[in-house]
Amino acid sequence: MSSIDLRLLRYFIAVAEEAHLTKAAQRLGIQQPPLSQQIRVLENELGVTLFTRLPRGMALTEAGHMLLDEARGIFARLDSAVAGVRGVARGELGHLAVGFTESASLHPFVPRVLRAFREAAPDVGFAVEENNTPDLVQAIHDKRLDAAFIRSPISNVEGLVIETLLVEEMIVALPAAHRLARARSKGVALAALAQDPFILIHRPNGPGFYDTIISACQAAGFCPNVIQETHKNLSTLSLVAAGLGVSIIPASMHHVEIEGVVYRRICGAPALRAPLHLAWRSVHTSGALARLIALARALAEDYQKPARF
Amino acid sequence: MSSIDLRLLRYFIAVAEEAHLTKAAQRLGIQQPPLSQQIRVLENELGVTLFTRLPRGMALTEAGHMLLDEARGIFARLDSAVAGVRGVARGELGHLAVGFTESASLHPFVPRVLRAFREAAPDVGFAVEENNTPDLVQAIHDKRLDAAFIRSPISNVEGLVIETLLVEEMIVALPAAHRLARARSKGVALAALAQDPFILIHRPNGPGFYDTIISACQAAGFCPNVIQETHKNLSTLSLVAAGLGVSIIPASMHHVEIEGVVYRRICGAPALRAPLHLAWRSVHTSGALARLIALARALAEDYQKPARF
DNA sequence: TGAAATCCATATCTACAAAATATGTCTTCC
DNA sequence: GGAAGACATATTTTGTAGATATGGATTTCA
Repeated sequence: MSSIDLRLLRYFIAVAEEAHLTKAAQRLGIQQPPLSQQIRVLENELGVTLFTRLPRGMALTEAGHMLLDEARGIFARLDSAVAGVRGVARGELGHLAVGFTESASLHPFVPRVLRAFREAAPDVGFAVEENNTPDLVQAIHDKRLDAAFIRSPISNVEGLVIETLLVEEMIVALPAAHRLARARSKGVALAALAQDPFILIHRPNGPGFYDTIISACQAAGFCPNVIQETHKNLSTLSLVAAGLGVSIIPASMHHVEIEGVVYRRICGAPALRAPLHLAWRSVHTSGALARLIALARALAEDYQKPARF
Repeated sequence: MSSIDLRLLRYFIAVAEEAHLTKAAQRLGIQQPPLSQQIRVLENELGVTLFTRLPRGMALTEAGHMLLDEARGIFARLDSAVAGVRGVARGELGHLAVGFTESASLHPFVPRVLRAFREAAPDVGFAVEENNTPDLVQAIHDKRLDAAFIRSPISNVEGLVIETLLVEEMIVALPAAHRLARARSKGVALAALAQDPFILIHRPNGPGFYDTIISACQAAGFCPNVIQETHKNLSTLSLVAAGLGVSIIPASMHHVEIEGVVYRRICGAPALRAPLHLAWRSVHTSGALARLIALARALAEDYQKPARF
């Protein structure tokens, strides 16, 4: 590996451009003698005569001309490297892989954050993936993802930060023909559903939802009759629409309007809440990720104020 | 212009590759504390965290990864620049523009030198030009040429070196029907041509030849009857072949066999000699040129020994 | 759980090399 | 022919990279 000092190249460029040692020294802010000496050091290290010393100044040799071009190129590359590294650190460059669950993607907040990030850091390569919470957590751990908007995982995986951005209530999705759907009531008590068949998301796909619903029902004094489990929350709504039973989903999903499905608030079940988390590796090194986290926090704060549904 | 020292980049690469400060310090042949310090200097100058300090070593951040790639590229470029500059200086790279007169190109020595140069420095861009001596001298002066094989110019142009490589005698070219051509004599006296019509090269195209011939004739006691002047030596031979008169040319041109032309040595005219010079700018900076000059000198020395014609 | 080991950070001192100062040498120009 | 201009050389000063010694945090193993 070459041991030419960049300082020597900088000096060389100045002398080459000025074609005059004394002027170059002034431009560099040093005195003429050390510059004279350092140019000789450079020539010795290269084993090449770079200048012909004329009585009127310094003229580049052919080899010197080549070095001038190369040296400028090297500095340009160094500058762009520094700019690039700073850009990556600031989260303006680089790339970011973000995942989210289906229910998160249906929450208006998540696309809003992603859109804001794209606007703030348009030069960051951006990849998204939809998956269920456990798989997303694993993907982050395996460094296939940098971050993900998830629902509650069973456990806080080692080395991951799981930060709660928002908490929303859960609502019940009823077939339009359901007795509680026809009543223009403000909300329904959870206990009123004790006899209804339940359609829930498959526990391995959404353990947070599943466990929250089951334990809320038990708190309300019954064990729900789960007649079917689906892979996605959206699928439960299809089954509700078909009249197979009722489902409990995060409130933000009321934005999904499905023929034959009616949403109702649930009264008296304060534990029936669905948090929206952002997860990432605790030792993360991406400026882009830092930027996403900051954005998500800021937008979450804005989002808290107006009550939904 | 960036002020990142290459030493810092070298240190950075070592630490990044070892992922271990102490090992990197050993590899660099320094102690661990200064390395720790210099890495921090680099991080401060960039304003970027390059490593996450783990209990078990140093792990690159995303920005650090980018810098590693860039730094390697910068060193690669620097190395190739150094190699290129050295190659140019040694005359192994770069380019060279060489000129020669017609008579020089007909001298076996010149193509021999050029061929040897091409073999010695195949990567040097190479351009040749044939022209008369005065124009070649001007072209060198104007830096359109780096060197030229020329005949004697009128004056040593300022700033040019004109080095004599070879000196050859001059011979007379006679029409086959000429009385002196029919005699199988060893040579002819210059005075024997006093009554013949002379064909000479136009003086501005070959002042050395012209003046040498005229003054030799005057020394032999006559003023030649020049009935025609040509632009090139070769043209004079055509006219000789046509029987218009006689011509005096450098001995090496006897290699040109033309129907109807007979060559004879000239006796008793020691001043009738044609030097072959190599000319170049005295302040030259091309390694390729230095190589050509050295080659020409070496080959000229070889060439002197066997007498020609 | 406590001791040893590992690894990086901090503090202080040393030494080398880059830069400043002073002077010399060679051209050129008036 | 003397003065000015330009780079080279000699000597001293100074800034900083590196060495030494130590500290602090974490992990590993007994």
